[in-house]
Amino acid sequence: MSTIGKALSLLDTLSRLGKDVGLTDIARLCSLDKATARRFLVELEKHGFVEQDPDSRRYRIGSAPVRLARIREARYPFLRVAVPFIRTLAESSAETVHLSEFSGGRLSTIHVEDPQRAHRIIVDVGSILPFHATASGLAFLAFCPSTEIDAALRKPLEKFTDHTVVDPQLVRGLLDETAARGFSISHQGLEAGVISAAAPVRAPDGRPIGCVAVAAPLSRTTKTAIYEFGAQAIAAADGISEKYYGSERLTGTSPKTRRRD
Amino acid sequence: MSTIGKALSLLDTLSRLGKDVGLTDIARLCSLDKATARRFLVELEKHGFVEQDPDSRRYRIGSAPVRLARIREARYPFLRVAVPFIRTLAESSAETVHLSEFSGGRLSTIHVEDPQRAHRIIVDVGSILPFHATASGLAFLAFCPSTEIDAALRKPLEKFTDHTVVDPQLVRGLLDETAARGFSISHQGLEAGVISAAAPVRAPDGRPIGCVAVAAPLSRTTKTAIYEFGAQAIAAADGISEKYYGSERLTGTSPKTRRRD
DNA sequence: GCTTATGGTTCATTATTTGAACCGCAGCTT
DNA sequence: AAGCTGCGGTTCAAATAATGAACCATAAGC
Repeated sequence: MSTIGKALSLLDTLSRLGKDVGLTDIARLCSLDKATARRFLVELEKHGFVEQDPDSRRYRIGSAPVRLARIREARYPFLRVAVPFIRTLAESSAETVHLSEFSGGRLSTIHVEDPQRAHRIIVDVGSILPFHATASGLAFLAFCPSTEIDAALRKPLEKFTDHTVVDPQLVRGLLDETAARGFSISHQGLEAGVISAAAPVRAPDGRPIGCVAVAAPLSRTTKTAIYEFGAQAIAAADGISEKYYGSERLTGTSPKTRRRD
Repeated sequence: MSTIGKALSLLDTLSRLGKDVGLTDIARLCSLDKATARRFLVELEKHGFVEQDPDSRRYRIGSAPVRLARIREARYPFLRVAVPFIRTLAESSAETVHLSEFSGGRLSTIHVEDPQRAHRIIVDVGSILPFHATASGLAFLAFCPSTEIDAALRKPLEKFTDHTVVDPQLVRGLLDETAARGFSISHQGLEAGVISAAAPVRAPDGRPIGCVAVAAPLSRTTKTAIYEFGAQAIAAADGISEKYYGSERLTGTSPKTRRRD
């Protein structure tokens, strides 16, 4: 792997830790030599991507990503566009609705709206959604080119609950259903007692960029209800896509047709 | 320079461009070979830091920084803490107030509040503030260790207006005044017709992390008024610092005394 | 005062980065 | 249509930068 890749992985690892971390720890977590890790950290710090606490000498994510994110969001305000849709859906469904975005080969949660109820599903912003075990993951994969499906299913599939589908062939079955239906259903795939439905937000060329998902306690959710959530997720996802890519991108001649080529 | 540094500089360059940019252009702008630039871009794209438009094949900032920024801001919500102070100050002063943050060796604008008036100063979010020619830069440097002042003044100082102070010795004089007064004044240092006052937001160890600045049209601003703005900027900056570093950091034994060691 | 952590540094060895020249393609000119 | 030009992208020997075992200094624990 390239040096840049290693350094960015370090940054990624650092971002997943809930607290500041010392040199030795981060070197171990990234399987890097202490000297190497240090050189990376110094270099990243020079550019503001990490910062070192002057007292504890531990490292944390710096403020440079905040600047980049502002620029990115100013020009491509995905969240600004998407959040109103998510909020509306959370109100109408009265269940937790979350939005994910594909970035760096993974699907991660970027926004969550909780309904005003005591009993609801908790989803954390920043959490990573496994492709085979979540409604969002399935919805995303189902609309990807088959090469990417193959790549995702080649890796070992973790079994999170008794209900997690880990057989690649069975997952392909779920993907086919999802593609036909337009939304995915995850029946306790990641956590027991939780059912969810998700639909992909797609770029004009058909490629998914993220997902809208509704997550509800299994105990109070009928089959009719989850199909309704799925339909609403599709509406929200399409609404986001239309508003996000809006007028500018429609000038291109990119076909709307591609689904699984 | 290390490979990581070059790649992060490329990212930085990309972020300063107002639009998507092609391979050849970015290689030229970063003084890199085309092949090198491409390898960097591919590597950065793998991790979501840049993305390539599938149609135009041009590159832009990706969504990974957005994820990192969310994590950073969730744990250190500098903007969330600071914005109310900036807003209050903008209202009470009836002038443009902006907040800057030190990151990657530079001071960049991260928030701006405009007053409700027709005639006011415009400051862009994301703009870089030169140390010697802006109130924010002077306020920042004045409270830095002298080694960093030396480093900043060793570089050639650009003359932005007829009033820009570019003699290192004279700049040092301004810094001394600033340190004594607690806030800086920039008299048309960056733009003609603009006067501003700024105060540093400081970490518990005394090190500045950014600045609060009030910018007003010179024509309507008396000496009394600019001193009042300075005092208010100090109050806002201290308020932000106290709220930002609040309870957690006060456990340490870091001295409040350091100013220019 | 010894042991064992930590963060940080050194420098000969090693693996990666580098870039001139290259390809194929699309748009433009003649 | 032939030829030119600029684009994104690729190749491989040469040059350079990354690497990591061993090291130091310091602090905490026993």
